[in-house]
Amino acid sequence: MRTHQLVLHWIENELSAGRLAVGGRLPAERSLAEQLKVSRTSVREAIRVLEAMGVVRAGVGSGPEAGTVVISDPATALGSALRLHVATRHLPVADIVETRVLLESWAAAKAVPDAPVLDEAAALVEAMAAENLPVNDFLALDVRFHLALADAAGNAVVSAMMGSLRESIQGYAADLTANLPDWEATSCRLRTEHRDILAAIRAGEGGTAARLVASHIEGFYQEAGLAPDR
Amino acid sequence: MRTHQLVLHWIENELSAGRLAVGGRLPAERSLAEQLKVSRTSVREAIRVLEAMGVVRAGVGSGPEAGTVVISDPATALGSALRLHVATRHLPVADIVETRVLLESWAAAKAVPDAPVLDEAAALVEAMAAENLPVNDFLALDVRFHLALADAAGNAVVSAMMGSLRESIQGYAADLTANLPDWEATSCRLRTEHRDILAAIRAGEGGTAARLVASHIEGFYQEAGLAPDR
DNA sequence: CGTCCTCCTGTGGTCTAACCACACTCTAAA
DNA sequence: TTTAGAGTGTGGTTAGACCACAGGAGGACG
Repeated sequence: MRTHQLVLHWIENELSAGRLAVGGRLPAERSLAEQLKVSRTSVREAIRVLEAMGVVRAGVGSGPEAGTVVISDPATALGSALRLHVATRHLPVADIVETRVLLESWAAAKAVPDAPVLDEAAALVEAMAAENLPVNDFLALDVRFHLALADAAGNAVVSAMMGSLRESIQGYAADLTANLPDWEATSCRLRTEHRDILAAIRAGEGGTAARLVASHIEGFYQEAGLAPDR
Repeated sequence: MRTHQLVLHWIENELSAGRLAVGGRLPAERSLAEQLKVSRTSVREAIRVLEAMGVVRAGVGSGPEAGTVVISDPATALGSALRLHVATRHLPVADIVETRVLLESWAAAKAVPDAPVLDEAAALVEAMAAENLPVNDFLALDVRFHLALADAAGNAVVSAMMGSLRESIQGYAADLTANLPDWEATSCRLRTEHRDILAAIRAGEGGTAARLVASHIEGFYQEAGLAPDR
């Protein structure tokens, strides 16, 4: 077993045992190295891994924002991993779209109609109606809208998975908009569909919302044409 | 921007540009450090992160197995991340079960009846019928069976996500079996259900298979009782 | 007495230089 | 021809040093 993995296991044990919890702080790198009888380098490698997984956040200086503290941010963690794997071309974009449809239509069907995140989703819909909104800003708001819908179902794992798809989604969406014949018309249609989806969820018509979401996502993907590779 | 992130971005660019591909090798750590004008320490931190994400594999010595080569193993990558987040108690087990039902019933409905992985699934079912099989071995085979079903749908992202749930599933399953009144009876029932699921998929009855999978997973979870915490 | 400024301390971030274990490859001896 | 050994290049690990940063403790000053 490599040294940094020893550190990783130690930290995982502390988490499982409850001696470390979200909001808590890891011992300082130098203390931890001394305590585990390893070099500071190995401790740092382990912390880098945990940071990449969204389990800790490292901050310099002193005070409440400093030091290495335990957080819980599964989405961005899985996100960068997925983005890299898409870069290796071993995760086809079509599969990502299919997974989106699966997760989001389920979330739409299960969403509780009075979830607070739906207010946020509504605000995003309005923001997307702004005049002269750059395409990339529109897409960023669009992704946030869909993430809000996923959150409304109240399943942390599904939310994390949707969040992990975020960067990949925005990447392929930006590529696809270049193929659209008429962005104005498309964006207008997308806005209308967003409103319909939101209305269906608020009305408690989960089945309708799920169908609308599925056709919304697939419609955009097919209108822009399937990307040749990537 | 921190130094090791510079290295990460460089590698990600090489991947996106196609100059690095799965099976290819990264430059040696010392060369890369010199080339990017950073220390070997920073290069190593970046490589540790990529390793944790399942993007590269590092091997000592020389020859074809040595050096840092690009791989694509999204499942184990996301797996350890999820396991750690479950350890922080920010991902409830109930949500994992719910996500399993979602992913697996979709996969069962979409599985192609003559997928080669189904042969593997059938072999796993037979292996689970062995006499005096320890509980943990049974559970390990069970997880592999379910992963094979997920693979049969042919969606790499869904497969990766199911794979990432693997460790968490095995963890909670092992906890839950302790609550079962009669393991022999339960395992016998599980085996029968496995056979029924497989038969439905092979017969092309996706809808039936999806329903069977959902009740199979939820039945076990409810029979063993909901875990108090964790 | 209150305010401001400076120094001190502890944190993560980075770098250098050295050594180790490993696995292959080449060379020279048997 | 075979085989034992040295050589080479890989990642793995360590020690020690220095940096930038942010807060806290204390004194200097109004």
